[in-house]
Amino acid sequence: MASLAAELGVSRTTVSNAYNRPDQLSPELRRRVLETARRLGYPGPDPVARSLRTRKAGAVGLLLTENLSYAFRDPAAIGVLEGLALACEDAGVGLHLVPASPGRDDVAAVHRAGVDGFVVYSVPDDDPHLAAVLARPVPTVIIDQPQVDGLDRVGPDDAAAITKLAEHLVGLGHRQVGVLCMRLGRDRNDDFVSLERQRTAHFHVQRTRLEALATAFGKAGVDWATVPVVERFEHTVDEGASAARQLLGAYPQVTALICTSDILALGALAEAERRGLRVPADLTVTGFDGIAEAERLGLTTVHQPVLEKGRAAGKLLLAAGEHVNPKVITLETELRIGTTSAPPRTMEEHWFGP
Amino acid sequence: MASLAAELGVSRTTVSNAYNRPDQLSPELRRRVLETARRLGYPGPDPVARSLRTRKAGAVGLLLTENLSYAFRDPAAIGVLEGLALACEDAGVGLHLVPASPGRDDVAAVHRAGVDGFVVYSVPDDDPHLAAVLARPVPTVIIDQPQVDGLDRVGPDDAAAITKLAEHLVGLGHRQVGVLCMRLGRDRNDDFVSLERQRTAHFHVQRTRLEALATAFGKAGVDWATVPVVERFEHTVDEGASAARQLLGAYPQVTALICTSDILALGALAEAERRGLRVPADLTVTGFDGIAEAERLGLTTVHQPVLEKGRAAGKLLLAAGEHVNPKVITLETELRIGTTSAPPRTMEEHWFGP
DNA sequence: TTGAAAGCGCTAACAG
DNA sequence: CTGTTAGCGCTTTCAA
Repeated sequence: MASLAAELGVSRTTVSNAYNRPDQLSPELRRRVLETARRLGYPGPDPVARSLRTRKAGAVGLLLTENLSYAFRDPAAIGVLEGLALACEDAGVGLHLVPASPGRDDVAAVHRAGVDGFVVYSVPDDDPHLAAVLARPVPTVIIDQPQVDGLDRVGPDDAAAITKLAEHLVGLGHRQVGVLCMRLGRDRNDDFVSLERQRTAHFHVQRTRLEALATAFGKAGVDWATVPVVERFEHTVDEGASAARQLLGAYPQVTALICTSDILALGALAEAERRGLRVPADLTVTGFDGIAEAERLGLTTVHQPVLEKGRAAGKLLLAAGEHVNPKVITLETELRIGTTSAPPRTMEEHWFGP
Repeated sequence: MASLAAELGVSRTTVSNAYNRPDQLSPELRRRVLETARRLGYPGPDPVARSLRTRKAGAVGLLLTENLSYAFRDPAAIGVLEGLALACEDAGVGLHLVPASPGRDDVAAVHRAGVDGFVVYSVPDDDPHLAAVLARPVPTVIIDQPQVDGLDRVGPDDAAAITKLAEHLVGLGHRQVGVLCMRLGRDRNDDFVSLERQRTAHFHVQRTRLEALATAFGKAGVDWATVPVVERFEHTVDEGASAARQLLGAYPQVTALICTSDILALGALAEAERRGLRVPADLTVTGFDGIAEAERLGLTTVHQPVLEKGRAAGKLLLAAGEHVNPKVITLETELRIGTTSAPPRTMEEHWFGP
């Protein structure tokens, strides 16, 4: 840039202005500057140097628990991403996806990210990447989890939402239920879950849902300690199926499988079919999220507006500074009763005969 | 950082080393530095300043033609994104999604992006954002389109791939065909496409496919000038249906609809059903891409490895500098004959009786 | 093992 | 409308 200014016989300010403040320059001079720039192969102001000077990176960072690439396999995550991208687009800022695998504790990528703020999507409360984000002096908005005091957050009222679902099942007559849930901590436990582990789960959303289920079924006289809960580290349809297999293998008397996500529920449905169980006649299956495929299959689930979730988080972050008090946005959820929930076999027989 | 160094009575270099070169420091001193940093609320080296100094941003930019958010609605685009994210993750660099709507000619976001290179995915050859990317002194890899001399590119051999498809249809006996294609330029033309527009399309992939179809059907004695081609700006299932409606409304004698993407083909199938046309008995429909839903429905299509496409582009970019000559990676495609293609009605009658 | 000096490339005041 | 001055916060020789 210096050499450009020299060549033109003007100051560097003028060159800078030619790019950033067209109104501070005669159009003629500006034209000359730009043309000379092209001739000399000057590519325009360096974005990094500009960011350093203006203290604006023009991008927001996104941190998520899963492998970056995995986010593109989960329809709910894609919805969140889309909403967030929408908000960024409206504001003309970039979306910087931070590479952060759950295994690798390499936090450097968080430190290296040149961003004006972070959106953190569904990470455990003890995630080192999260700690690294919070250490940075930029605003942060959390989607779903964890809950951090003093931080903006966007998410559904998980307890209320799943309570409605539980009441639906209780109303149908289910008392012998089983639960399939997503990972409860950073350590892998593809197995049944102790009460202790449920209580101390580092994924707040899962913990809350389990607690709310325990309360709701407790009111119906079910001792939660007797309810089998199976956890899966990977969040895929196949793992959902394997979890269902594990649970039903040990507790064949279960009449309803409550899954904390639609993905897991899809797997449970597949496993039910494999075992020759009719849904909902022999087994009730429920999900959570309301992804498109679940709706297509008529899964009973709790629908949440994932796109809106991402967009709200983006807006909140980009408006940061305008508000002082931390904001919490609670999204509306809706219990969608599909064709995968019905009274348990025994009740059905009780009502309608065998 | 200066104040930290002062407080500690050491130089700034030492503080810097504490973060970046642990081996250049006594562990004891390093511990002291880091602890004092915490106490004073020093958040660690500023990433932007560091980038300025090291000339490394630790991120790659992604430019795509569609609205950022739209990329999350197209399964093929999601696949590319996933592959690219995978490559970035492996290298520990961020993925910076550049906001660039097709309408808005606001190129500033490209200038502002602090990245070490760009991946450009499927943009028209006259896209101003592309020009802005090329003006920047960083390596660039193109996925699919456009073809730019001297630039790395990853994509399928579109001509060869669609020629196989055309030969399949010719072999079945189709001579009266219609084409549904994606946008051919930055201007909106939701209508039939003249030969001139086909020839001068700014989206190289679409142009190539049309040309290859013209050649293949020409060999079979079909005058391409008589073949109706309908274009759609938006790439959605609904638009595919509307395009099919427009084409079949004007050319009901058509026996096969060739769609340049699975998304459009899905719409064509919907429209066929709406009209009471049986597929493939009354109408043959083909796609391109091989997305999951298409496979599920048994669509005859050309499958391409979208994830691999994204990953290859990422690797190529991140290895840039190691090679001098521009590299072109051609991906394998596979014609997948499903249940949506069959001999045309008249031929079928000819062979099997009415 | 540590420190001093020298910028990376740019823009925001402010003065002319 | 244009130029001067002063850093933004950091890392990297090189010398001690």
